[in-house]
Amino acid sequence: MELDARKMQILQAIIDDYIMTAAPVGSRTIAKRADIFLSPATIRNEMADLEEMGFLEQPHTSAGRIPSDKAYRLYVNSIMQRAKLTDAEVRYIRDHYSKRLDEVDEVVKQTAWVLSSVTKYTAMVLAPQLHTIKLKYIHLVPIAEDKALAIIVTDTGMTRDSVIRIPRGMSPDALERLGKAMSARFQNCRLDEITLAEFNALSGEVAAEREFLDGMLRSVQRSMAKDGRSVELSGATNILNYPEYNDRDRARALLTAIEERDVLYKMLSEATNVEFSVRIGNENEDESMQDCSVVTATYKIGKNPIGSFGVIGPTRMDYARVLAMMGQIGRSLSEVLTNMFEEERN
Amino acid sequence: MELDARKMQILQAIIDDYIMTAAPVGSRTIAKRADIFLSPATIRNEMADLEEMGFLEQPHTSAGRIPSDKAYRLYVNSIMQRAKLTDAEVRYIRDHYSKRLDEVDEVVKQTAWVLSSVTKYTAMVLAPQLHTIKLKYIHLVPIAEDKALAIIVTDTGMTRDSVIRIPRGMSPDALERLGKAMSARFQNCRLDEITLAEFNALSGEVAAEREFLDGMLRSVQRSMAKDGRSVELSGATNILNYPEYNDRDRARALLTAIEERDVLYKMLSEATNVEFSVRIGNENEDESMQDCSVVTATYKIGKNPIGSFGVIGPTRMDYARVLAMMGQIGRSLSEVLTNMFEEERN
DNA sequence: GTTTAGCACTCGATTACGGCGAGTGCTAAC
DNA sequence: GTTAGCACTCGCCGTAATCGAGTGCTAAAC
Repeated sequence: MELDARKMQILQAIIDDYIMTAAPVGSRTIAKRADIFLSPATIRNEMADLEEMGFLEQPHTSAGRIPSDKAYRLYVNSIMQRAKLTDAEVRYIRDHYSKRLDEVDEVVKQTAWVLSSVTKYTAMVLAPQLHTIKLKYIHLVPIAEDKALAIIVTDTGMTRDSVIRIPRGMSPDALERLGKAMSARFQNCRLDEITLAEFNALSGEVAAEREFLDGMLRSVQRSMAKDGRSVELSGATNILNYPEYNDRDRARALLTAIEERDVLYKMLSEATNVEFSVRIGNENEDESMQDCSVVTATYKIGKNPIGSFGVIGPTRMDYARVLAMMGQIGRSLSEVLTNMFEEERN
Repeated sequence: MELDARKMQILQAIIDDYIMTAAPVGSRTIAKRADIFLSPATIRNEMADLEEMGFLEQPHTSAGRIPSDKAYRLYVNSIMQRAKLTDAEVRYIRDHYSKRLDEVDEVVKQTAWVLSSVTKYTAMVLAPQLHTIKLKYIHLVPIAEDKALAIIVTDTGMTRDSVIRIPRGMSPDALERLGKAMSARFQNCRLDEITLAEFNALSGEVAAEREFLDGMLRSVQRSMAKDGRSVELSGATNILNYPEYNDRDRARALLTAIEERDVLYKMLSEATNVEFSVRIGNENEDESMQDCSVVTATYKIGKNPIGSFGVIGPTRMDYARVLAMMGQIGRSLSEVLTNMFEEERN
């Protein structure tokens, strides 16, 4: 059997309707649409075909049809046309990024909030993966007899610092020399890719302090990696507004999975490579997510994709709108973060 | 009418039973208990009295009785005896604090997790209120031409740092002198109590840089206060396990309030003064919390109460056990944090 | 005076049932 | 290929009947 244009049109109509109402769609409903000039009976025949092809499902005889995961996949890939946000919506999003946000975690929180408030789904934002960023130089500054501050400057112009312990009696000069040597050796390396092996290749004064430097680097890496593991959440309870989660146990299962964050972290960090990703129902690896859809997008600092964000909602998600909104939010978010670090560079 | 010993005993029996089963308690159930030698009819009479006195409520005629908020209050104040944890429970809690936890926020997260896993209620932990801590000294260290690091050392021996911008051309010496002057002036002041007014009283070189110093202090205060506003949550979905939240709208209302965090922050920060606090049902200020109970306790660094934590559960909470557990967790938590900062002092 | 057995009564929960209506699949006519 | 007609299915909803846990009251027993 072939999926001709008419079948497509009918399928689209069914999906559109189901996205709005969450109720099984009958042939009459479709026949009444202004853009469809067929009788209910004809539609019924087509629907039977579509069901046979796996695009529709019937909760029970004598109910209408609902789209299957496969139908949504087709919809996202071929039928759906990119939605355009209204001016008001674009303004709403922009406005929420125009106020003073001067810390990364504020921006992340704000993004989660805007995303959930605008989509009415559950929003999640993976914090910037700063540990994957490239090193420009390390600055070691003594602050007490046995303590120093390691200041990392990245190639995006961002700085991060971390208090470290130094061997007693190490002079400020020695510390500075060590910093310079480290900078020279590891410039343009990704922070998380500097390994112990590379320390062993060092020589001279630097080699002698290998142990100290390694410990220092670990502590810097650890503190940056930890930030990067955090997933900001907003609107988790939004899912309770959708009838598909009227069932207490279903709702609990999903909410619990969301609360754990591990699954979310996994999904978001895997999605940091692809600009947009849509996972529908059973396409999700994690079992607890197999009856909902997850849409993710990435954001950047400068030109580097540095993190991702997404929404979780029922499979009958309004994909076109969500993707449009996430595009807009991604742009705003990238812009704010990029400015933030550009500014820091000066 | 008087609340004699027998009435007390019956009330306690009803509360005990209701805490376990969440079902209205009938006279027969109580009469069958091994420690009560009265017939159902007698119990019924007593129950009618207790209802008249406001300790019991009847969901409808011909159902059993359930304890009122007033009954729980009496129970917590007078009837309940402090529960003793089993060795296994104490060990469980201790074990979860014995592993390496070297950042404040890890300890906070761990506490929330342990508390919810041990009580099966929703747990919340207010991060240490570091901004209320007393200043020992400020160290200003230049790290770039127009940037310096402000390092705050508190009287608990803890350090915190924050990157600040400095006027171009300020010499390292000047910076050091300013740090010294600030330290001398504000030693032993609470960080959050240093106000603009006090700057105006300064003189000499320090006065000239008043604006810069004020800006710096604000930024340090802001960054510390922000940490202190964070409320860590764990087990939010636990409430879905209690039949009182079978109702979808009730569950959503509470979960939404919990997700907002504002209410939780308010409750926890108010509770930072009292070692233990129990708020039952309508004793809670916030409307969304009026059908549940909130138990909080404080934790310390050294001798200073520095934060609080608590659980949210149905009013038929097992108060005795919860209080015992929170006592134990409070001790472990205080110990870990105190060690952490004692160690930092060396 | 207190306690208890007995009993009529209340009321939510559960089950059973019939009608309604949305929707289908099939057949036959166009 | 399309459509009107029709018998049929099945979940939903409202009503009625039944059940049972639990009560309050009365009167007798202690």
